[in-house]
Amino acid sequence: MSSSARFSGVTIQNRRERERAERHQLIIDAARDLAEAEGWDAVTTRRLAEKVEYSQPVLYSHFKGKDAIVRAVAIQGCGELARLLRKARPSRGESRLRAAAEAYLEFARRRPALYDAMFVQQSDIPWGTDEVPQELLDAFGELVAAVEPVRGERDLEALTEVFWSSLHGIATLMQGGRLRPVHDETRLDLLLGALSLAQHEDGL
Amino acid sequence: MSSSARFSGVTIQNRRERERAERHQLIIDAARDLAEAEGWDAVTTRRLAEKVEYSQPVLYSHFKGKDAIVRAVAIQGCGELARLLRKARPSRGESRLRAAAEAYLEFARRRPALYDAMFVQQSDIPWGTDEVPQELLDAFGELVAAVEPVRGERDLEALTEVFWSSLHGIATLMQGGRLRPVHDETRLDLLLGALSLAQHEDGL
DNA sequence: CGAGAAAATCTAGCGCTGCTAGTGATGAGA
DNA sequence: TCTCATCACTAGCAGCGCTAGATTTTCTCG
Repeated sequence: MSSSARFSGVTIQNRRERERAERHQLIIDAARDLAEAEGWDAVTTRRLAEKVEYSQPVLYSHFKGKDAIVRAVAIQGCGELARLLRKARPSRGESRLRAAAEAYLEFARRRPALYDAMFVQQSDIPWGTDEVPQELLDAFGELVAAVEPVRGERDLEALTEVFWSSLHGIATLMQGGRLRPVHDETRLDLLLGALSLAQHEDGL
Repeated sequence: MSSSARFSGVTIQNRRERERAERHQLIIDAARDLAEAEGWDAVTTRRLAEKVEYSQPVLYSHFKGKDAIVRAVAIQGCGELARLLRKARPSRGESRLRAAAEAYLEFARRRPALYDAMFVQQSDIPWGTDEVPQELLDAFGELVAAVEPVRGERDLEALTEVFWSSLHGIATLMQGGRLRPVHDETRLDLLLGALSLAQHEDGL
């Protein structure tokens, strides 16, 4: 009796938790889709609620506020970027560094809103050493792996930060239309050359 | 008579235009100050109007909207950055590239809100070849001048874009707390080294 | 099966935002 | 001094993030 009751209670709770988790993800997906389609300005709690076919307060039973939703989108975006970078293997004659750079920039170009949430909009994601989401570490780890072959004697982590910063700068300035499209190719060539040549120097 | 009347009318018009111009600048300054003190979120048309001691609609008789005010702040910020870069002369044993990089990063660090308006927030400032504000050209010109000594055989404009992008990436990622402060020095050393070493290579 | 408890969801509204239409005061010119 | 244009204001709109309280739905148990 009590056992059956408890069992029944547990399964119902399980179903509820499952449905809750599904809706949680539904909200994240809807926010990301809406942002990618019309920009983050269009992502209002009202429109988002309408899109998931619930009323506004439901959003707040899942997330502390709009910022938390954006943060969730950003973190999942980091996971996606990490996956893309891991998949980006250099084709013949291409350096791993270049493959990673091109994958990174293509991600930023094809998902500008997602990229914005991840690296442009300020958020209270803990980037300091404590409690960094795993997705972030994964993405950065992929960059580290791409930089490693050209590190030479240089500090690997700092060099990766330079690589990342350069890519990030290029991505955001391009997105804002602040760089000349004419130089797109040359720019990347120069960056990769600069970062790699130092190794030649070391090797001599 | 008619001449005196016309004369009087002209001076009155002059005074009005002068007062208008002063108030125009007053609004820009107030917006910049408020943004630097409390961030752009705190810059609302109401607070801004209160600060300049006029009612809201006055703002709209000077600017098309809030975006236009931010844009005006951004453009003047570019002028300031250009001035700072021009003033940044390398100390003994320091490359001009390093002097420019340090001046740029210090500007971004000390005036984060201003920097944001200039290079982070998307605006419809025409960065394409047509009608770019002179302040922008000046600032970029200073960067070009700093890069020139290390260009080697490389495309000067593209190389400057790489330099700028890297600085911009470092500035924004630092501001967002996404880079480790431990590497601040090393990071810049690595970047400058990478951009300069290629010249050595060319020189060999 | 039906009553009561519990949980989930909605309606309505607060104070804020950027922005503007229409009103009233101020000062120049005849 | 009177007229009129210019200027700046008050008041208000629609939409924002967010939340308190009412309401509906769902589950438990006699």
